[in-house]
Amino acid sequence: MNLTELNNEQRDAVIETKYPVLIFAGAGSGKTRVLAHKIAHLINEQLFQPQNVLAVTFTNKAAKEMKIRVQSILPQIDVRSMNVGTFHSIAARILRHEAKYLGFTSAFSIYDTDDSQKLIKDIMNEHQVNIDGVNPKSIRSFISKMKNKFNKPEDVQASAINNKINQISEIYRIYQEKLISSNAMDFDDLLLYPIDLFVKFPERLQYYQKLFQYVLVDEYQDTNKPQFEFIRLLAFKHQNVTVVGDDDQSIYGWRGADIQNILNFENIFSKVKIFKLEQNYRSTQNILQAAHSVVEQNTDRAEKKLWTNNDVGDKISVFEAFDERDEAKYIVSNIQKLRNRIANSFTDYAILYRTNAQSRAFEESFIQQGIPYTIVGGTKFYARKEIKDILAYLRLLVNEKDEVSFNRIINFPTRGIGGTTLEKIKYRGSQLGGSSWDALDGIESLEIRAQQKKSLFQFKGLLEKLKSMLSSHSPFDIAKMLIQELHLENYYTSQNSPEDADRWNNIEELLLGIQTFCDDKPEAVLSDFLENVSLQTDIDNWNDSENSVTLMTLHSAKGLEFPVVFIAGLEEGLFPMWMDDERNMDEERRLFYVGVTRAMKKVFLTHAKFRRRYGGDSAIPMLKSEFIDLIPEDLLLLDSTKRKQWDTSANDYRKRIEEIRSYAKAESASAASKQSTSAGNGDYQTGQIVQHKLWGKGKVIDVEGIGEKAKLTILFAGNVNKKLIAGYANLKVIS
DNA sequence: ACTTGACCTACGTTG
DNA sequence: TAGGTCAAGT
Repeated sequence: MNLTELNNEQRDAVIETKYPVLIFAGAGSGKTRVLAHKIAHLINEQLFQPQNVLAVTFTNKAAKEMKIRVQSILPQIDVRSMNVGTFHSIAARILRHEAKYLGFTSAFSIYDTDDSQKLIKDIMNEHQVNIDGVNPKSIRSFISKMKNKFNKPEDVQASAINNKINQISEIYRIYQEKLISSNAMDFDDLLLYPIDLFVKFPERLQYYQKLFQYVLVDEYQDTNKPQFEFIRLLAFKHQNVTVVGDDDQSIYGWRGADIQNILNFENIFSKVKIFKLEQNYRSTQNILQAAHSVVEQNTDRAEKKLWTNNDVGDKISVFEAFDERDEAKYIVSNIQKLRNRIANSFTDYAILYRTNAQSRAFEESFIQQGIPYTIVGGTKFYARKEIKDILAYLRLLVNEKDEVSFNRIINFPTRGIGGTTLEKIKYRGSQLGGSSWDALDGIESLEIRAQQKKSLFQFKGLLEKLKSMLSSHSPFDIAKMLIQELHLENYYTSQNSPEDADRWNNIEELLLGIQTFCDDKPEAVLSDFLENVSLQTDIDNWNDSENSVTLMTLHSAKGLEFPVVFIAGLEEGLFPMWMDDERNMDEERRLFYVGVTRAMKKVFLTHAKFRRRYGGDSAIPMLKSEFIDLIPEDLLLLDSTKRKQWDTSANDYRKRIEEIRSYAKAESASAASKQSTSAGNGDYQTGQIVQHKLWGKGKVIDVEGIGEKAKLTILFAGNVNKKLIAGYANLKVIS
């Protein structure tokens, strides 16, 4: 195996296999390369078998790529049996096997944030809890925080400083009970139960210590307490462990990530060898300096400074936009300009922002300019209502105790089961000491009307029919049958509303997704698919080979790189978002550091003078982010392009708002006139070749109507004929 | 039991 | 804007 493509420090970190290793890996210092080579080294030197290596990555996509990378270093060895995945996916895999030890069955459901919140809401309704200033959302996040600190309901109750906390601890207690009776776990439980298992059943711990003989953790700075404990339990005995991280890139403190884990590592494991990767191979000198000038303000950081042999490079461009639309315009027009100069492909550009809501203004701009773009994250595909409804059916088939799923679909599509009937079902279920599903065994004896009985029998019949397919049919067949039996196509397409048409398109896309999953893993069963869906990260769904500009949050961008990076919304209160306490402020600075160091060649920083919220007319005057002022002036290039003359004396708030309104009006007026003069610019014409996210290339064979609402008939590859609504189809015109 | 419309609140990042 | 909630009407 060839280690010559590594620098000295990288190589030393790779070949140190005797003692626990802590690698401080600065941004762009080649840590993924080091991890891949280290795994390859462990296997190649026959120190460990592939199946005895555990590597934890931050996304499933990164896990896949890591396997491919190791395979390419060791073409002669089969590395498929390596255990590579996120904490959550590895934990889930363990728990499927060990469920019975913990009082679950292996069919347990995984509740996402939305499911947890619904459950909490049900509990609050059922127990008529009404605490002011407290809603299901805030309680869910409170419970999550408690779980990340290993605090159980009784711990919270014992230390409750007021009645409010006391009440919340009671909700927490019931919530946990309901999860258990639903044979379900939330995201936090996935990390906590393996620890429970290891502590209560030492022989299971021994089994996994033997299985995972060498443990590697990427993005170690973002591990939380349960994750650290998980690693400690597995690796303390054999001390075969390597962790890689960068305290400057710790950006998940708000979900329990603890930088102390880096210090603890040295304290807990013995004779830890520390390596520092400080040579950056990614960025220009100017980019590194700009990033460093902000993060160095932090007091609590390991002193280090990245260096590079790369060019000095361009200066950092700074632009003050009028509002978020102007900001979007500026960025889009710069992408067009730069395409000839710096980077030709759209994939070379990323726009990073602090909040998902900011993506909207960009989306409009990109559509207008006809530039392909991809938004990573935001409202997730699997979180859409129509998708969650179907997933709830599938989940209930696999796990009939799943109460949240039962509640979700008992009256979807509407079948005349309202609150009263549902309550009777639930009461019967609890009387039988079981779930609502169990109550369906005695529909006849329920005190409900004939109509309700009839639809309950139908509901039960449908589920039983599908359930009988579980062992004999593929997940795809089951899902297809379900959708047919529910007559969803008719349900969504009969109303002729574009929203519903879009929902039906999503359902078709879901089916396609299931099919793809089944094709990839022919032996997969329904629960495999459901788990895959639950544990997907935003980045996992990102197709980075598509030629389009990438838009994502700064958090999602961690670990990625792009030739050109735009960081938008650099305004006080937006980015940095939290200025209240120093710890939050430190994390915002690290987030900025992460953002800037994603760039290889060029960075643009933009901020707006006014910003709208909630899509309404009202806009708030914004101040330039202090981050920009922390960067030495000689690294900056202030872009003086202005779309509008400013009345600098207009400090009066109301006057500024007037300004914005008239500006917005003029904008939309000019946009409208542009459209009418160029006769249907943006409209579709028969014969055009278009690209669809799902169906690929196709030819427009008919257009009914104009503009957003136009109905398009398109013939896609493979003789697939589709009718789509122009405004929702998200088509890219190719010619 | 379901549909409709008025009203309210929310834009903090993720598995 | 948009999604959720509540009350009134069907």
